[in-house]
Amino acid sequence: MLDDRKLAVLRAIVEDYVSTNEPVGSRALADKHNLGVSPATIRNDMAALEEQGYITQPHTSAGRVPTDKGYRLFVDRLSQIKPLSVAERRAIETFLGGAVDLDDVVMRTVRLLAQLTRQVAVVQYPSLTRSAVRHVELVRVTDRRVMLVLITNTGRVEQRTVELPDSVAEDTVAHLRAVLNACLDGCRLTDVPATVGDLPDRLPAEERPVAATILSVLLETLVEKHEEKIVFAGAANLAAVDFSVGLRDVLEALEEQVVLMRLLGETSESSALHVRIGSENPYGLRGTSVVAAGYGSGDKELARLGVLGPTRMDYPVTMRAVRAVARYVGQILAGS
Amino acid sequence: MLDDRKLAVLRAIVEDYVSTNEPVGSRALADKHNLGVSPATIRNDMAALEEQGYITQPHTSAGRVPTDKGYRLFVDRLSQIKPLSVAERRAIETFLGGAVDLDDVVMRTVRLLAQLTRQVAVVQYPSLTRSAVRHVELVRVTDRRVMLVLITNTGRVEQRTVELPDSVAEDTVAHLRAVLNACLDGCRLTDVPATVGDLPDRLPAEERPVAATILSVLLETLVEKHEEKIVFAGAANLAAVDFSVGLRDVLEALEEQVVLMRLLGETSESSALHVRIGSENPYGLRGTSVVAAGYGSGDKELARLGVLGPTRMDYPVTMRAVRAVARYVGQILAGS
DNA sequence: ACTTGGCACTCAGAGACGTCGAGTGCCAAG
DNA sequence: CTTGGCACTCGACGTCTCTGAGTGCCAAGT
Repeated sequence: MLDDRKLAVLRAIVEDYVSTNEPVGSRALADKHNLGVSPATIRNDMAALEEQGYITQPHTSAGRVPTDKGYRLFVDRLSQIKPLSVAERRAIETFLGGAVDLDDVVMRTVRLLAQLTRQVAVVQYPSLTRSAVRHVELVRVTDRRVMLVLITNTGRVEQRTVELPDSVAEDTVAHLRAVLNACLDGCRLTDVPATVGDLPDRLPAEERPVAATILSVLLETLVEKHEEKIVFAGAANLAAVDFSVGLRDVLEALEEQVVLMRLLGETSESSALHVRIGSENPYGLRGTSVVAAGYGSGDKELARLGVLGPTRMDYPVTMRAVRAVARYVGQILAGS
Repeated sequence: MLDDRKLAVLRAIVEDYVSTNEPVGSRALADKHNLGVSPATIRNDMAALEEQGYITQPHTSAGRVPTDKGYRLFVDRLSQIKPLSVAERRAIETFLGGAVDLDDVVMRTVRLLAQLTRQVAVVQYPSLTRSAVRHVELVRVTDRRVMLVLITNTGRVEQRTVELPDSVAEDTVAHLRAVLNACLDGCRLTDVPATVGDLPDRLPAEERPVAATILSVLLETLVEKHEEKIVFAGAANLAAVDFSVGLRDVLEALEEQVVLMRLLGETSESSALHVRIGSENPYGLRGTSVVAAGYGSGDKELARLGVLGPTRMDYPVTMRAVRAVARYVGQILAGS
């Protein structure tokens, strides 16, 4: 049904259209890409490709443009992701290597990705769900106020002020701190509720009300922060392209955490690259593609990152950048 | 030179242009705003206003449009900021009141501001420079690694991992923690370097190397974080207006911390509202105005926030929203 | 059976042209 | 100083034509 030449034609159309942003005709194709056949032959192939829905023409007698289905075929079978050049790899390493804390890592990552791909980059903070407690800190601020700081093994720091029902002594706070750390150290966040469930019962009676209050705030924090934090960068790159869909929609999507989450894709099994093209996306963001990947330290996926751009983006380059950055961020997180 | 009626005409022109986004002619003016004079008279006034540079016409025989100078006069002398309605105040209080930590406060603030003004909102994190130490925490992670957590009285939390030259005992860490907090509690961040300068000398000899390392990281953190963090929201609102200047420039500015800082204005003496119109802005963002204000707890200004939009924005409404939000955030921060 | 050149056809885009009307500036009268 | 009248300007809009890129189809060639 689709012999090799037809595939070659499709590939040529995609590549040409991506670089010129203009419908590509049979004449131009025969000229630039030396396919060894005449325009007329190419026209026949094009007719076949169009019939099967891989390409389409904006109006009669204009060139052809790939459809979402065409891009899909291109991504799946016609493109291969070249490895990064040494220089690029260097750039990534230097830029990300300078990060000092988690915020910094995420910030640098999203900017780097935006710059490499010249598109909008999106990075999700490492999920609390999959990380573990590194340390819990209690700080007595006044006699009825304690600050609770939770540090995870991914470097994330959550912090809350707790209003206490009673005044509390420094000793009590110190004791609670010790107890909490003793039983929570290394505990996965998902297991925290179970682990601390009966904790008040094991404490002296006078500490119980305070402990209960603190614990409830702690659990609350865990629940709240399940809604993941997401940042983006490179919105200016949107202005360069004129989206078929209003870029207003895209900008709106970018500011909606929930939408962004769904665009990055439900956390997938593997950390493989995931490409969603045009209408394959939720929320009917027509004309927009998403290239996403999971990242994490070691083998478990902590969160996702990706790039959002027009369907007519340079997939090989984008995919390679996303994959490289995802891998490297994983290493950084594992190392710190 | 500018009698009352000419001012009234200018005001009418600004208001009309803001609401319609079309050059306004003498006829329309005479109709809608009952100025009690004929179009011809208005034309004369317009000619005078144009001569003095307050308005201009895009092309011969189109209506008039305010110039930057015209908006300036309008803002300074012709508009008055109405107080918020009770409902609006309620909305602000409820929305901001629900914030749980500093990140949350800032995030909610910027979104609220974007929504109230239907423009791009920008909020700077409370400056470390002007805040004070609430608590320093040292956590021994391994025997050669300590985590340093710095909590300020504005609720900001900075955190760093410190690699030690020697292994260190839990007791030493505890001692250092106590000493650090004893001498730094309540200390303004700007005074920290001076305060801890001779601290190693006052310690037992065996603790000095560790203390020196930790202190150097602490000081480093202070320096780094002087570069302030800024967030924005409401970029989608940009798409609604068509900027005279490419909105690409605006988007780019939004992602450049340094540029944003300058746009919000060098931290001003008072917390008063500050309006920069079109060409008054740095970086030649023509067609763009900035309405900014300082906010803080009590009387000292901690940071700035504001709104960025087309010069033809509704200044009274915008100014009132910015002022109200700035005040309210100040209260929130003071209270927590 | 596929490829190729030829040819008629289609249609978006650019330019030329005319019309319309909003808005102006000026002037003379009130 | 204000006002109505009037001639003038010029962008916006619609119509028309022309051009050229690109197509589909067909008959001839390999």
